[in-house]
Amino acid sequence: MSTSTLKSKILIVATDLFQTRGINSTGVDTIVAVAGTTKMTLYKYFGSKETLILEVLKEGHQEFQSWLSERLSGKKPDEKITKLFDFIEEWVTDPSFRGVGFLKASAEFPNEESAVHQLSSNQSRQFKQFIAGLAEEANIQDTEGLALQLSLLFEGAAQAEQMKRGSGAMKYAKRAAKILIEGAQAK
Amino acid sequence: MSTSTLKSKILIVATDLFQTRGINSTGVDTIVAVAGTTKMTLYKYFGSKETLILEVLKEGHQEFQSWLSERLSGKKPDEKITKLFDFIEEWVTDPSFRGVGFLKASAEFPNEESAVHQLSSNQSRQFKQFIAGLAEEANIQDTEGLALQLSLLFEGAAQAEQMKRGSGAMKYAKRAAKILIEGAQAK
DNA sequence: ACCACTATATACAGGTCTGTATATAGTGAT
DNA sequence: ATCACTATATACAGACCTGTATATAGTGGT
Repeated sequence: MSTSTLKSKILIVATDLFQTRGINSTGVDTIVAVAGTTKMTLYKYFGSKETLILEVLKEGHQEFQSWLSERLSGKKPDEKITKLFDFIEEWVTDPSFRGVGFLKASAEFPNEESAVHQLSSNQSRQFKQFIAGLAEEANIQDTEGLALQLSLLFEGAAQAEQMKRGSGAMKYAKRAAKILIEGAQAK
Repeated sequence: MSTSTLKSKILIVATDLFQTRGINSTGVDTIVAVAGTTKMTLYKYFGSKETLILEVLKEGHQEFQSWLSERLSGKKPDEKITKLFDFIEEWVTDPSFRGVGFLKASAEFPNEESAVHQLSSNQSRQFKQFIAGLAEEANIQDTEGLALQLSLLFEGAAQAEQMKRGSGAMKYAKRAAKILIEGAQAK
């Protein structure tokens, strides 16, 4: 097996196991066993479990952001913010959805000095800024305020969906988002 | 030291350590060392670490619900739902606030067969039902929908506050809640 | 064919974890 | 003062964890 597929296989397996069993509850032995390789290989690529966690988080976030950006590109500035939660719902209700990485990671690594916590916190802030950018394009006044509110809805609904799949939480988050966006536009 | 104070001391210490260091990252040795007792005593009272976790969750949730109910009692039916987030903000911004237990617990125990996960999930649902009860008193039509939306805001803001203290997330959640409540009333 | 690289198999060191065993000490009630 | 109960001190078993050491096998490029 070529080097890149083995590394990405470890990343995929780790992503899945971290979400379904928890990060701290998943040992590297389990990861390599499921991925069909050995610890030597894992440590060659990632150096430490912490590095693996960080790369899993980075990849997951990047994939989400890329997917979302691609969906929104081409849309008119006003549409972007209003269609945002439609795409988020699509992402979350996909059967391959495995939860929002940085939410779980920040809960499992609450120590603010932890590199994992810092990355999670940064990703959360980055996503909020992404929403703020969309709000700005739509000529909304209090972009930061609306972005924070929408990110709260997103994180709450993702958490709820993670806690109980098929809860339909995102559907209601979408409606709430619509109301909040319209309120911010009317100002 | 009398029996009840020792047991409650363990509960208090465990609650704090679980929130500040994570549940799985906190060993019983650490808990008894901080509480100033021994493992023998802890296992006499709680039987297992899982039982301790469950009791910590139960106590924390009960305390929160009691505090909230007391604050809301005496208010007029319409006021209850509108003042809800004022009290929640008061609770969350209190320096002794240590996070919402069931959010972190469900993240650390994602396996749905886990007793800890089930209790967390139940507590989340129970809180949502509590909000639905307030909405019903206020003669709101889609009580379940509004309750879900408000609980999403609550959980998202609590998570954000947990991730970064003093973020002011609850302030914006409060404003969003106000808009959503007014929208539901107008229907 | 030879070399450099990558992957495997296996074992282990050193640490931490939960939970228990054993033996001792204090303490309140009758 | 004796008894029952509660708490302590200490040690340990058995499991799991991360990370490394060592020796072997395959594989592509020249």
